[in-house]
Amino acid sequence: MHESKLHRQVEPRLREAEVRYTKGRRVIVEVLATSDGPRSAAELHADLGATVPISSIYRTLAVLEESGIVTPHFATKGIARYELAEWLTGHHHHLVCVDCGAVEDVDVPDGYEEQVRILVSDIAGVARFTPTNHALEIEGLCKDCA
Amino acid sequence: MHESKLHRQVEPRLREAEVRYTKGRRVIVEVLATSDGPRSAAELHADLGATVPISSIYRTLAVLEESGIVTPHFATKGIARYELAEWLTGHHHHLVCVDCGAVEDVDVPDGYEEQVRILVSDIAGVARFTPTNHALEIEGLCKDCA
DNA sequence: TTCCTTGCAAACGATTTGCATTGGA
DNA sequence: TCCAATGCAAATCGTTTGCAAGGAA
Repeated sequence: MHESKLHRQVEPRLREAEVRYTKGRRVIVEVLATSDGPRSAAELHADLGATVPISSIYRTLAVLEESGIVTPHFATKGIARYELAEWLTGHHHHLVCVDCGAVEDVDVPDGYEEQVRILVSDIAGVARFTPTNHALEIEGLCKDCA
Repeated sequence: MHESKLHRQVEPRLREAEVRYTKGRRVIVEVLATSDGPRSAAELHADLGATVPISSIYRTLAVLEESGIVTPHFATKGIARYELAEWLTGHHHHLVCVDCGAVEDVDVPDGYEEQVRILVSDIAGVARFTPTNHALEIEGLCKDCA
């Protein structure tokens, strides 16, 4: 996805939420767009060479989450990681390394995804639960830790 | 599952890990066995009427996790919840309420589970990832919040 | 000018740890 | 008896917030 296209998608959504699309917010959106998996506040802080204070990163992530630009992810103990929302990146799942904690995105072929969707709605029906989303987390060893 | 049977399963595993199966540890195992979803340290503390200090609960959970008796779960922001490991309870997935944060276990019919297992191994193969486990988290509104 | 946003430091909540005491094999 | 387990309090870590200064409309 080209960077300027991304900003054109994000901008109206933030305007709707009545918040500004500032330089600091753009930078974080850009880093997330080039990451191959969700990033924590500390990781983003490092990605940006500590040019943005950590508290600003948290505030930006909170604003972006409220506006539906990013979604949080909690598969690792004690830390939250964020990624661009699926309307920006497409639906995908995660590979979580149980050794080093790294999280990587994976796409699931359409046929499989369809099976998962059917499974989810069947299960939810039985449990009187109204599903809004699903996440398949595959835990194991990444290629570096194997 | 009958309580004493549970203890008979847990006991040898702890002995193997060279830790004692004390009263405090038994009580936590029992509470987890009667919960219908994973519990946080604070929830366990409350479940036990504050009779066990919170730091002991954390320590017990750490010991039980290292010994493979319980597994952690992180779907809710900022807090870890624990449940009995699958070799004690059977394989299952989770319904996570996006409103109140409650997490409930659900069993998945065998046919579906087989599909998921195939999906996981196919995906992992492509990504050069060695899967050890998978978790299907269904997010949505529980019957109380709907 | 008028708010929104940012930076810094202090505050917070969940979890961990040091140390002296208790308890089980 | 002896070492693991526990309780309490202090420390740590990720995250949030108050407040004053900076920046965009």
